[in-house]
Amino acid sequence: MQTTERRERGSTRERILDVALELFLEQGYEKTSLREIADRLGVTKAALYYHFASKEDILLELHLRLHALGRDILDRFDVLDDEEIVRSWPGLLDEFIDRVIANRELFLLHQRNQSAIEQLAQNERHQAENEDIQQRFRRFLANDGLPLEARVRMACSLGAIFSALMGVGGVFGDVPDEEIVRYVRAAVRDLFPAG
Amino acid sequence: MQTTERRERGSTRERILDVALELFLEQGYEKTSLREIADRLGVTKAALYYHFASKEDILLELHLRLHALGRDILDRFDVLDDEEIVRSWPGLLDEFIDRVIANRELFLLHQRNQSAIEQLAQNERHQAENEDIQQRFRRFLANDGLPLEARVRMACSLGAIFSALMGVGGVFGDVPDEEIVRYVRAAVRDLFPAG
DNA sequence: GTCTATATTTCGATAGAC
DNA sequence: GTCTATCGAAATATAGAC
Repeated sequence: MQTTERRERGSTRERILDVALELFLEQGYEKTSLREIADRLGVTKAALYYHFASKEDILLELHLRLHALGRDILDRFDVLDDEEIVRSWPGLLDEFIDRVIANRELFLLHQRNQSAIEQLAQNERHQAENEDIQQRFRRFLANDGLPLEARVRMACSLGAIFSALMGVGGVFGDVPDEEIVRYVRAAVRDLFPAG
Repeated sequence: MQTTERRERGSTRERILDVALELFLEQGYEKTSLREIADRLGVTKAALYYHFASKEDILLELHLRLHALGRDILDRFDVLDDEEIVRSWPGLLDEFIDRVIANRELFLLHQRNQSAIEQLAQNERHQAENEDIQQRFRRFLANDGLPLEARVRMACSLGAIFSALMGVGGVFGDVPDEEIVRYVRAAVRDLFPAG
């Protein structure tokens, strides 16, 4: 119970990120100007620059939150041998589905602004500490130790999850999310008959 | 064998579209300037405006080619009743896979520049004659006549195909495309056990 | 059809007062 | 921490000669 900065709930910095995420989803990153973000927030452009060094930094901050969601899942690969990875994959997918549902907007940001996000990786501190999660997964798919068929099906399963869950909330009509998630889990399970 | 304009092979207009597609994939639509397109083509910006009314028009032209690829497949839905759609879905997917492979770059353009392309739909002649293919598919997924599970699996199957085939050529290591396609077909088939 | 300008606009970013 | 004011750059698009 510190008196100051107990938690950054509702701090300006957080509100900037909220509004930015909102607008980046509506209009895309490039088409969203800092003026729009500031206007919707009721401040001026210059105020944004007190909290972030650049527009790219706002996107980077949002992207890093997505990173954090996937990092510990990917980290487990490093302690598993190839065969164990294949065996534990379906279980990992179940966790993954939960996170996609709980953080749909962050995943949507990544899906709908791929070009902008890829160029984050080239520039900045994004390199030093952060190996890009997508690159890491690509390297994983190129691993000769795993049977090609298994790798293809892994890629398929991720795409299937994204495709079915990203549009959740309207696309399938007026259906509770849980029902859709149940069907997605079943479908993905059929992609790994042995598991 | 007409003497003039026999076919627009290698016409400047076509070369502009080729270079634009190339750069839109490398850098994204927004980060690509008309100057870059003109430079790589060996002409000036002004020359581009002789062939296209705006930068958006270049993207629109590329997008319409993707449209044409999917339209006749979607058109067949209109003459099928709901049950027939479910039954013929796996066969349609097989055709679809062929088209994705044959036109990978156009699909990549759509995948990596979603925000830019969605805003095409709001503005222009894109509305009059063209109902957006994505909207059409969304309406399809909302159709109550089909069992929800079937619709979820349909969405999954498309995502699986995209995810596995878009990265083809490098992502899975040095493997011929045909082999990967074969595994994708098998995987997608497992999503529709009854079919 | 392509060129050399140039117009026009918008955006990201900074300086400095409060 | 937020403001006013402005800079400088870059982009789209146009005008008009060749």
